[in-house]
Amino acid sequence: MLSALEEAGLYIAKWAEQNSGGSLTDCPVRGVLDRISDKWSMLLVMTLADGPRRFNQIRREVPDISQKMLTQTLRDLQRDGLVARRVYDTKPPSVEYRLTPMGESIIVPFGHLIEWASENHRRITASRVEFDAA
Amino acid sequence: MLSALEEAGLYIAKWAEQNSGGSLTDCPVRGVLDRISDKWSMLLVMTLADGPRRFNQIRREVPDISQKMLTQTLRDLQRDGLVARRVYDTKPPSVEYRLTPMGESIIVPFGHLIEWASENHRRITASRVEFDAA
DNA sequence: CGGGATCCTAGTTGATACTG
DNA sequence: CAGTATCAACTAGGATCCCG
Repeated sequence: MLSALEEAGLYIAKWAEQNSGGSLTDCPVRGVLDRISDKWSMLLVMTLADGPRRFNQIRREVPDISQKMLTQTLRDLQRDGLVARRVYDTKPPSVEYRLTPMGESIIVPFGHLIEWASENHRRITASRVEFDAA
Repeated sequence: MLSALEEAGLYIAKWAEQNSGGSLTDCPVRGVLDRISDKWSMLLVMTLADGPRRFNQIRREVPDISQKMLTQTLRDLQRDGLVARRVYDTKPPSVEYRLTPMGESIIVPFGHLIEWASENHRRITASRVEFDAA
């Protein structure tokens, strides 16, 4: 039972222990995780995982994102070095977004999380129903 | 290069293809992911990964969470079946939170993500600095 | 086509005070 | 100790209009 915990590599907890006094607040990993865990970043990364996409192409594939959040999230991902933006000087202009090598590397942990979610979302839904009954 | 993508198991993308018309909007995995990706859930799960904790014990370990958000996040995690709450009838009363088996199972994908973050947060920070310079 | 700039709302979070 | 309740602040996000 403990093996799963050990295997997980509890970076945050370890970090807290090693930095007595600093506690969890300053953990550098939290900054990364907070960015990743916004509403759209993960979804856009997974969309681009399938290959480069143009702006309005992404909009069509993720219909419920607003243009503002698409622009903003793509820029944030670019800023973090996960996505590369390439402008083709055609008319009308076309802009292509693709994952950088680092962006592609995050697909793996994302994939694990998605796999977990697909395996457990029924259990979670059932648990919610049961909880709300009480 | 494509092997990483395949290995990731692109559940969301596959789901969209299989459900033509519904697109990504209704993907059941997204509901799970949205819940998990709030500000505190992941951090609390990782805190409880180390073993059961009492309410104020968690507060001390995660100093920058407000009592309101701690209560709320713990209740949400309990509702989703990731955390079990056990009340000991002492005085003053003590309440213990521990991960359920499902809660423990999510540590593994979380661990992968944390590992990724710990490996890349320097690169990300550097990328941000470079981006902001322009 | 690929955005930028505004305005505005709704949900999230924190601070504070109180309770069994 | 382990919460609840209330209020205030903040901000993520959407709607709309505009532009090169």
